Amino acid sequence: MRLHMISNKNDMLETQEARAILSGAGRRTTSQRALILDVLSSASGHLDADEVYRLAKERDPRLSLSTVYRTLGLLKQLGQVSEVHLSEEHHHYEVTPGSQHYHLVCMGCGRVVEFQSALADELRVEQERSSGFMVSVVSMDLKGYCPDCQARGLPDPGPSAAGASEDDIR
Amino acid sequence: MRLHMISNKNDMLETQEARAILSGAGRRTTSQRALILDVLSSASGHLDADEVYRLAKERDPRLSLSTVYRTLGLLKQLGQVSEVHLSEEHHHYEVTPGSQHYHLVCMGCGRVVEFQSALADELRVEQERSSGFMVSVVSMDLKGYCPDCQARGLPDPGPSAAGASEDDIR
DNA sequence: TTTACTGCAAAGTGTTTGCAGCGAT
DNA sequence: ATCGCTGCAAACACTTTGCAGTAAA
Repeated sequence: MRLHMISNKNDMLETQEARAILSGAGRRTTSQRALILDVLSSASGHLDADEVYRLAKERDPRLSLSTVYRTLGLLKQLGQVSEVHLSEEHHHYEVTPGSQHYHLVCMGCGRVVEFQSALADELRVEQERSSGFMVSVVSMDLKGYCPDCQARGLPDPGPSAAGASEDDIR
Repeated sequence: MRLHMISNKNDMLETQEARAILSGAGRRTTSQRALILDVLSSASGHLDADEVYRLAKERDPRLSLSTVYRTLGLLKQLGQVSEVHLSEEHHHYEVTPGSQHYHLVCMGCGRVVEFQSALADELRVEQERSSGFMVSVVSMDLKGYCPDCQARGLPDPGPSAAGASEDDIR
């Protein structure tokens, strides 16, 4: 039930949710924060700061990128969003998931699929035992090719004998 | 009385190793590349570009940071080094390990411990079956506190009720 | 000799920050 | 009426790139 318009009721709702989160922490509930929070929770996947900015700006053209960064930082601090370190590049954000989950990333089309697995917990426990660490955050990313990209013919891997001829390090 | 210069025998060795890697790929074996390769393989852990630069510059003061980046890119392309995405921040590099391994990162002191686990493979297989992905890269980072930092008293976790009073988002 | 590679400086990303005005409380 | 938050522009950290000279092959 995504809305096309900039307007009213829906915004009221966002604002309520935002208020619940922010005022409890002694922070002010601003339209920008409510908007960004809504963009994040409406998004199916993970967004980077610029995507949040562009999506939010469609609804409030006066929004600035610094506010996006500041809000992302605040929400992260409040535990409402999590930074995801997919492959390389810059940061991605997602609303903090209720339960631990991990990512399957397609190197062909960029699709990201989330998954859960009991093995992840086993692994955490195993490592806590053997290392003495107290582990609080587990991140796991499996990278490869999704069924679609496999079907459409994938680039054959092989790190070494790269058929690199020219200066293709750019 | 002189000698802050690039020395001798040891360099010969580095150069041999570097040559084996580079000339096979049709790339030139330069002293800079040999040096950077040596710095990386001598390093116990993971280095970021600037650390590589500083360490290498001690041995060849004329080395430039861009060469470090270019070489890191080349070696990565040749499969000799891997980019590691520890927590946040910038990139880290390590010589590509012979066998898959993962990281335990201490959020207190920054120490990084590598580990391996059969569970990781199980998990990969499990996910390949259920998702249809063909997984080629698995990265796992467990973050927490190492025994030492636990002993020395750790900051109590808890994302929500953060006792944040001022603007500590900086 | 050829031309890939290097150093330098300048340009690019992504992200952060100082400041004055604005708006939530 | 406060003073936390915003927009703007300038500053930053990290990485990439154009160019002319240098050195590996």
